[in-house]
Amino acid sequence: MLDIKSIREQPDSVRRRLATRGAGDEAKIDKLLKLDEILRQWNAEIQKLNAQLNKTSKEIGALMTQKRTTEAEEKKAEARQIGDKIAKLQSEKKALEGGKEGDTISDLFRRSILLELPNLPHETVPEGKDAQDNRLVRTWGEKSTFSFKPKPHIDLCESLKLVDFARGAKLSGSGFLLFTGWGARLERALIQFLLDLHITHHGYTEVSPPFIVGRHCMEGVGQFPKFVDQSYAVRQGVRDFDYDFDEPDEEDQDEAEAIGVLKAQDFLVPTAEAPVVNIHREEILKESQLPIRYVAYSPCFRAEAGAAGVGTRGMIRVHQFDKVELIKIVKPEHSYDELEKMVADAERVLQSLGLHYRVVLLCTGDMGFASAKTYDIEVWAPGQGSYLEVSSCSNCEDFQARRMNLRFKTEAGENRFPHILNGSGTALARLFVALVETFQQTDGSISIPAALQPYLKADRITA
RNA sequence: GGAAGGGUGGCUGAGUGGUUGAAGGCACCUGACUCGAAAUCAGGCGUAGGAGCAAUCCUACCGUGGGUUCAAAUCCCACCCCUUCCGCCA
Repeated sequence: MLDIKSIREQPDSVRRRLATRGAGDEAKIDKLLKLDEILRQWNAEIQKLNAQLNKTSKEIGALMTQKRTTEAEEKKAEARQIGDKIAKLQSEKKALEGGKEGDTISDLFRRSILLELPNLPHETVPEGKDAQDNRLVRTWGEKSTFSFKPKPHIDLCESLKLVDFARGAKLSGSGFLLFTGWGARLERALIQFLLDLHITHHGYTEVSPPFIVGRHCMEGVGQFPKFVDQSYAVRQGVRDFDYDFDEPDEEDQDEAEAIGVLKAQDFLVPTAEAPVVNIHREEILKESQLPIRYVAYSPCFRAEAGAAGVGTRGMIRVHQFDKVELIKIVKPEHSYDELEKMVADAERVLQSLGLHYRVVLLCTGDMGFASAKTYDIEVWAPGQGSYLEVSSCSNCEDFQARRMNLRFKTEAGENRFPHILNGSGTALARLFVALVETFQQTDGSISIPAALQPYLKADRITA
């Protein structure tokens, strides 16, 4: 969430920076400022009346204790008039906004616009429209060479029986993976390897969060309200479940409500960032507690609505994948140093495994909603003949902290919003792909990098 | 899911509908005493928004949201959470 004060003070600068994202959000600023203006007027007026009312009420109290009831009654009539005025102003305020019953203007105000505005890009972020304009920062290693034509992971997974794509789809639909045998073991070994690496070498504290979070958490990290359609909603204890779902009719809406989808307050995590960043929501941390560094494994659930048909084969775009996530909560003045370190931490994963990769600085148009600056790490997958994004490290500055009202108290006693960073360290599925494709042998087996061997308890996967 | 109890400031713990933003205690900060410290004494000590150069003043907040009232931490309704017991269950 952006700071309404700075929008008020420098609307042009905010507009300009939002415009670089290319989503047209800068157009909302005028409406926002107008609302802000109105809100402040109403509040000032209502506040004044409240002061009058409070004063009168106290006078009535004093009169009552002195048993001067006649005078008290007169005052009451006076107070009632003030009360009427306040009620009138409040209902006008609601009407003005077309607000629903129970909404205050500030709720609406906050929800409707501020929550929808993305973060402002940092000055060092290149302006651009899409991935084409991202800037290559560095590469590590080289594309591996083969004496044969490297196979895509799908073929390798099938011949080595690492993943049963058909049965995964049978269970849960396309985009869900059934790991089998060495595939399952490799997946598990990778998770363990990643966690250990970050815990023992990079100073992160492991947390293991719930995989279902409330909507407030999704809102806190900036996932909602914009990406509601990308999430999986869940609801416990569904009653009166209607099984006749294959016959959509005009009652679809009712049916959806019956199973609780429309009213869902709980969601499968799209990333461990959702629960972990929210760990300290609504807290005031001590300055001495910072920086906080967490590492967490979680499965990630993504509806990928609208992406049907795009790279749906194989493991590159799936509805559920594993990920080890890095989270940092730091003092504002350190956040960009911490971002560089976080990228290095994620890079170390690929270096230890001997995988060729490149680091890309995302341009303004390609960055995520909450981020002020993002580096992507893309690993080389020879069977695909392309780079796959396995990590995205972002500094969200105070954007998320504002949304979840997370602050820290400085030595001087001032409350400030910390900066929050998140980065994949790294996403599995795609790492799995790069690994099997990179280390495939002439005989169709996969050799395992030394760093991973203790975890897999094998140096080679064969059919 | 059923029953009972409970949610008040950093913690603890009071609070007959009317100077209660909230007693008391602990912790913390400042000052006095002391060579210094402890003990003791005096004072201070929540968050957010608004007005003002400033001292300061105003408003909101006692789980959340409604309601009753001139006035709500206090009364009413709904919901959430916690604890204990029961049921169910990995």
